[in-house]
Amino acid sequence: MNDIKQFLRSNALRPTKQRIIIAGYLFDGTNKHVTAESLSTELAKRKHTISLATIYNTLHDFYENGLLKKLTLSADRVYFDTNTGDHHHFYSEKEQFLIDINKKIKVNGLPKTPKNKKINKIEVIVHLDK
Amino acid sequence: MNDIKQFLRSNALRPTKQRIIIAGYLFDGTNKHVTAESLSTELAKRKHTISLATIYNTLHDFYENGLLKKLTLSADRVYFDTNTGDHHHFYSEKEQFLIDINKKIKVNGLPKTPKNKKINKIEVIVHLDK
DNA sequence: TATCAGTTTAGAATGATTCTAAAGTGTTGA
DNA sequence: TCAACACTTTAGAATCATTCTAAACTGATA
Ligand SMILES: [Mn+2]
Ligand SMILES: [Mn+2]
Ligand SMILES: [Zn+2]
Ligand SMILES: [Zn+2]
Repeated sequence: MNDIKQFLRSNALRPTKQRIIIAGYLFDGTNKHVTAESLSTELAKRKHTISLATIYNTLHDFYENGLLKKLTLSADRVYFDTNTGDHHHFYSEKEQFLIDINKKIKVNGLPKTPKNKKINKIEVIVHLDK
Repeated sequence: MNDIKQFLRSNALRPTKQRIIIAGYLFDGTNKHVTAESLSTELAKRKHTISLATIYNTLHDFYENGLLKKLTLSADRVYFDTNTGDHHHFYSEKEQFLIDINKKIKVNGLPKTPKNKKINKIEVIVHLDK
């Protein structure tokens, strides 16, 4: 709890009640993929009611500070990922299935990068079926 | 034009005025990435006014018949791709930059597929910066 | 502890997409 | 040929994730 406060402070984020609760849930040591909605539901289970606006604000604040990654897998919800390392995903939209691929993946055969652009990141999504 | 009619019929799609116009634009031989909005704009330039509802309907009809692929690159719009072959993309959300990678790409080092699932497709998105 | 910038929140707004239901059209069998 | 009907188009309303607004609240600071 004081660790969480320190953690937030060290990221230039004022440790408010809401951020402490959210950070406590998100950064408990297990990697998580959440949406604003799913996070809200989890917090509600734990009897914490934080407005959706604050949940959105906080997810973005954390994202902007590099504490979360953002995943665009489906057109109608954004996932935030507590695993900020370089990794990829198995994903099934139909089954809401999303898990990390932490093994090193190598992508071979890329053509040269378009003129005046540089590669920011390579994302591999392995779409699964039943 | 009669080719387009035949083309639509051969895909179990009734060749309506609107579908003929849209197919004529989309399948002119050059690969395209469109959103409902961008397609509407292009058609308007050509003095064709087709309701947005029909544009959405038609894109989905074409997609369902395998004439288009769907790309989820950004959380707030869906791209449809006339290149239905196996390929990948260079993409920059900020710059609305999206181009095909038609070279064969190989992804090495994937862990084994989760139990009872099978790989439907592997998607590689190369995110670019300026 | 007063002050103030930063934060939370309810509720309104936004915007892409989907839905509804009524009017229009392509197909087809007689 | 053409009536009959299933399929299609469309305007406008609805949906829904997300963002915005602006007022109340609170952590930090001296
Ligand atoms: Mn949506
Ligand atoms: Mn949106
Ligand atoms: Zn992940
Ligand atoms: Zn493409």
